[in-house]
Amino acid sequence: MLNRFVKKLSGLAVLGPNDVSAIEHATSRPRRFAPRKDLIREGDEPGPMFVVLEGWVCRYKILPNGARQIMAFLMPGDACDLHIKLLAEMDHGIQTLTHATVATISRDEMQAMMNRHPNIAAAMYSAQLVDEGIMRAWIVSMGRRNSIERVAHLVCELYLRARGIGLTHDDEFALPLSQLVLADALGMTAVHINRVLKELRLEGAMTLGRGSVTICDLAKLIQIAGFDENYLHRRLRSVD
Amino acid sequence: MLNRFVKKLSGLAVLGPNDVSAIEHATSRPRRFAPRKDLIREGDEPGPMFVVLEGWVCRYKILPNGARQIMAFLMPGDACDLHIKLLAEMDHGIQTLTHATVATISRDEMQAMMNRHPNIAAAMYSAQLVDEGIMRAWIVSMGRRNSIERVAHLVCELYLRARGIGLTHDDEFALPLSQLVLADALGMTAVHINRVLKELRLEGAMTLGRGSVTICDLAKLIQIAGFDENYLHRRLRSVD
DNA sequence: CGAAGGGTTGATCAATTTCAATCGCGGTGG
DNA sequence: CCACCGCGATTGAAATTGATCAACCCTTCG
Repeated sequence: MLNRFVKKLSGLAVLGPNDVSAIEHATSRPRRFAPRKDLIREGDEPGPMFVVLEGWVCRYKILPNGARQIMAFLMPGDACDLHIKLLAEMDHGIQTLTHATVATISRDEMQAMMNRHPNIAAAMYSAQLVDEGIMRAWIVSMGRRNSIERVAHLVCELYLRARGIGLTHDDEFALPLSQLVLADALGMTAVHINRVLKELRLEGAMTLGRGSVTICDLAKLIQIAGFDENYLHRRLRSVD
Repeated sequence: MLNRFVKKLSGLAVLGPNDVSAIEHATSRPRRFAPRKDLIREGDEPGPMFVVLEGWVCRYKILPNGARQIMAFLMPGDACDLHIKLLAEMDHGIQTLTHATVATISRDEMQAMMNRHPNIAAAMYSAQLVDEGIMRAWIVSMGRRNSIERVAHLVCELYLRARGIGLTHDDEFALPLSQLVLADALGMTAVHINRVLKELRLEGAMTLGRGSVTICDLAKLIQIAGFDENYLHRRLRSVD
């Protein structure tokens, strides 16, 4: 079974065999979770770093009025914040969206690995910068894109991220998220997401159904979204 | 003249006299900028790290349709991303909003300082985590708060951040930003911001005028915003 | 078979944008 | 010193987007 964490970090820095086996060793005892299970909750004391190996996970926050906002999707290969242990308590929760297998790496273990493997350290820092770029892109989307642009932009992002870790088949990839989950990520209503998806389908840009997305016309989707992949910093991956 | 970068980092980790003088030395040759000057533009190759010593600066992005979204405000003491040099090019611009004095620290110099001063390194990592928390809070605001809540939340955030570096006077602090700038940060229209500010004034929560904010009723402002200061991780500052 | 959750659609409502004008004030040139 | 200029603030009215409310359908699952 391919280790997606290795796959992802390989895309961010040049890793040698020693680096790879160190990563594989560190993630060799993952745990399996059912959907909707909190890995950590808002207010908890931060624990080890999580690395998603399979399935989908999200960062989220529940507001006093009960509304949920999802702030990030973690797909296989993604890890949560490096230095998280420095904080006294979590300011948001992390929850599985599907069945997921997740490895944990203690801060000490991670620190030791980064000390012994500078390439891994560089990859982790780059990953963090990309994650920040993604957060900024979400802010831009929520602030200045309308609903159809927002949906299109998110799908572009997820498609490229999935492709980067080898999870796409041609123009299709698994997106096992309900419309309610997408709505909570995009700051919209599930009802409205539904109408937007219909519009994108009628436009011939993409279709979402039964847990997977088909990109019918990537150029059109990109144009609708005003998508510029620059922020995913794939150029880093030119070392492939 | 107080060095706000020292002030800020002191709030995030325990710094000794050596640490402080290292920071002061690194920021001893700042440059002065007029308002609306780009420190770096989207697409540029990343250069040294910027540290804002005086004035206001923002991260921003311009969309194809010409709309601007501000993704972060940097106030005195704030620095831009640590590992930025790892990226091939900037995915956003950084621009002054007011007259500002900004120091630059090269990646090598920063790295050397963090190696020699672990406390500084810890403070920098904490600062980064707080910045990420702020970004997540912005996503939550844009996604799930209405306009009055959004404005109130931003003012709460800026007030506490300003207080943390000693820039408040009782219930007042300088906020030399036009309503258009606030609008571009909050994903709203300047016209609508204006109406919301009027509402907040009539509610007796706060007033904004002539470049400064007066918090009339902090409890009410917090209640309107649904503000929870947890995400600013001030607990770290208990070492004061 | 029945219940539950997710998806789909229509009708209406509310928040926010857009468009258009006016106001006020600091700075500038005459 | 004063008229003029221009940007930012302010207000009103109309237009638009997206939310809300309410059904209904379909599939899955116990």
